[in-house]
Amino acid sequence: MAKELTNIQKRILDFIIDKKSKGMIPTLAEIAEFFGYKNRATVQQHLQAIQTKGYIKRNPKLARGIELTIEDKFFIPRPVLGEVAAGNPLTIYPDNIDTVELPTVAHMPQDSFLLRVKGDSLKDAYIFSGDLVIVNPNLQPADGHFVTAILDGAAVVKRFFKKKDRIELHSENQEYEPIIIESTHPNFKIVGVVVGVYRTMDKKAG
Amino acid sequence: MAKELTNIQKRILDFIIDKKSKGMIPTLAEIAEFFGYKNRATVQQHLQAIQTKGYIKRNPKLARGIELTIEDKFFIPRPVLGEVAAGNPLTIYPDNIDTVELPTVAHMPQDSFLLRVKGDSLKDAYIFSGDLVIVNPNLQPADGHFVTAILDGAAVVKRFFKKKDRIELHSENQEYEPIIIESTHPNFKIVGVVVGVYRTMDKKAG
DNA sequence: ATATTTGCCATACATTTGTATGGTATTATA
DNA sequence: TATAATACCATACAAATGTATGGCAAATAT
Repeated sequence: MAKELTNIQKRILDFIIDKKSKGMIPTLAEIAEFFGYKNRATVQQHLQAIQTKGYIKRNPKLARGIELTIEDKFFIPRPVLGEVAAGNPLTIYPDNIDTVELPTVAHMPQDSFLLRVKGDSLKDAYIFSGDLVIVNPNLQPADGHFVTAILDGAAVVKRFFKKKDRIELHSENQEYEPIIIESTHPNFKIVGVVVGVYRTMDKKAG
Repeated sequence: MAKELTNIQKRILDFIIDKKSKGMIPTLAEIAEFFGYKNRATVQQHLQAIQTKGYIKRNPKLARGIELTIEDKFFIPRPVLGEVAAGNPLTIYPDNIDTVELPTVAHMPQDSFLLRVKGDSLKDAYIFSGDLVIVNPNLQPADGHFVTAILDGAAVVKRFFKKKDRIELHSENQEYEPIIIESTHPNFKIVGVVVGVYRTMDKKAG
């Protein structure tokens, strides 16, 4: 079966998938430029490795001739790390609670993870119970971004606003009061920024 | 505004769109081959004409560097359900029969594809403007499924219900009456079943 | 009748692109 | 310690690709 990719190979594959989802498979030169390589040959070698491991197929001599073989799967299994709610916070479990098949279009940036939403406190933000939120831990949140945060040991998803001396987490649902976090708050940590939402409509839609 | 394309230019544009929807913008050589041209220069001249008329934009020197400027006019890349639409992409110009506008976005493997939703007529189904719905044309819709259909030349996304002698398309939004399609209806085709919804939160979330 | 547009061809050329080979440094692995 | 495997570089080259120029025939407009 397909062998494990190294870290760099994985990043290159992700880059290709990302570019493809945006319209075009990149050329070796474009990949090289993105990763700072001074040479296309480096990319060529990585691609060869990725191909040997079975993740892509290449059309010799053809410009942008990389095919994604994993595409036949259409969905890439990704771990779901926990459940979050806005109103009544839930815990993020250290191990996966679940695995979902994520379409290749739903791009997962490096180190991102999935959380399944429970409850309807985010419904005014168009996020519903059962939806999966994609969380990127490497982004700095800006005002208005949805963030995942840990507050007193529980995880929440809320809108982020930074004030002079404090951080405010707003719920879209008007019934909930904003949470005010003073800069001295001991038990508060931003986990990451919500960059996407994915929902399947397997059963009864809606 | 954009001038009228000649017949050949239109066919070339369609070919490009079709290829793009299947994954890759073609090269001049590929276009030439398809149309039986012995020369890429012929294609180049056509492309230049098409560009002048405003339908594409080109990235000089770049392989497969054709951009579609008309992208907001959606093209559903597949011949629909059984009937062979001649391989040419079906161009849909939705009159405002409904508030759903369906630009094609990306290529989805395994014959599935994405449609970007515009308008809020689906909001009661938790699908919002800007969301991407993933459509699988190979599934048989069951009652209650969301389907994409073409009705009198316009694309709609609605809930599917099959009755004895007719098909009903329900909008989640109560303000809209269900659409009844008698089995004899000439201008109706099911494009596929909506299997997922995906939303990025790049810009301002929510 | 003349000019213009359209549709095609041939040739030519500079980049772009994929590919091959050989080399160096670092990190596993046996 | 010896041996791979990984990750990168430089150079080189053939094919692919986009582009430019000039020419020809048929249809269309003036």
